[in-house]
Amino acid sequence: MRITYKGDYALKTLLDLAVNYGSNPISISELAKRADIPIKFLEQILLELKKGGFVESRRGKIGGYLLSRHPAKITLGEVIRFIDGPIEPIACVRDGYKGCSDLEGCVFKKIWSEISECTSSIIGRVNFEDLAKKSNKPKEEFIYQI
Amino acid sequence: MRITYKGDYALKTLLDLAVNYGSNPISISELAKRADIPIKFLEQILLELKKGGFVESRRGKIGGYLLSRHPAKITLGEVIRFIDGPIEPIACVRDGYKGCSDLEGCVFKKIWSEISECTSSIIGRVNFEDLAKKSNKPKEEFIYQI
DNA sequence: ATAATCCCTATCATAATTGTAGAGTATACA
DNA sequence: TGTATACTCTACAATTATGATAGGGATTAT
Repeated sequence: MRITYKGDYALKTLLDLAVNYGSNPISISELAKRADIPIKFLEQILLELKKGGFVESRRGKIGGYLLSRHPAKITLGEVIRFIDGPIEPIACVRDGYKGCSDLEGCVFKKIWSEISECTSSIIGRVNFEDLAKKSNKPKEEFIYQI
Repeated sequence: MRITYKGDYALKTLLDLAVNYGSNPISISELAKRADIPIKFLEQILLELKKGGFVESRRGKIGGYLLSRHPAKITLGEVIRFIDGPIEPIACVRDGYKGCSDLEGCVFKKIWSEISECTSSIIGRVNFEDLAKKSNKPKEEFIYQI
């Protein structure tokens, strides 16, 4: 598994939205500023996260983004797989792979599977409620709004 | 961690050499044919493995490659790190990383570390003697030689 | 109306990956 | 001593992934 900048940005943004879950939508520019992410890049990432059902948006003035589900219902694993693709270290251990003639006897495949399962277990049991609670990021007070 | 074709080829080639440890050198063309690897690509990989101290070579007629150490002394992890680079899923958990302002409080960093340790432990405890014993690949008989 | 916001597509620079190509050097052996 | 068969080394090329940047268009609170 490799976490790209895109994945890293997505996770940090979702964490921000999780910490502020239940409040007003947060704008892209605000999210970008707080996590030091290029704004136009984050724009694309958020559109993708929206398609993936992780966030929803409000348009127009005072628009922005919010989580589309309770933080406890979003696991780290879901997001990573959606943004950065399969977590398996090599294609031969991914579902539906047909490209190898020795899938049975290969001594490496068992090891790649073991790594995949271990990784999957770690990122599968962590959700964004856990992360938000552990995070030191303060919940925003919206002192500039309304 | 991502295993590239280069890494995959390196591992398969070292396994062949481990299975045939103690025998005559095996030529690049023979190794390439047996593992279905593009010969000129494998040529480069073997030069790299040689620089890394994993294999040594014999030039000239009846030349080829052999392991430079006993298979039990070569771990999967060493080879993967040498050929495909760091196993950590993201740069911030690699040794000497300075690029993040929140290395202490980051809730993701702990997870990346956990995954790294788990992966490292799996690939660190497997060596090429184990792999050769478990492999179904027959030791070559050298019926064409001498 | 208008300002602030999200929506959408195109484009681009850089690096990594996965090779190919070709000329050179060393060695065994007839 | 010539030659076939190896390894050595460097350059380069095609493709894809990554990490952005750019510029309109659509929507909404006020």
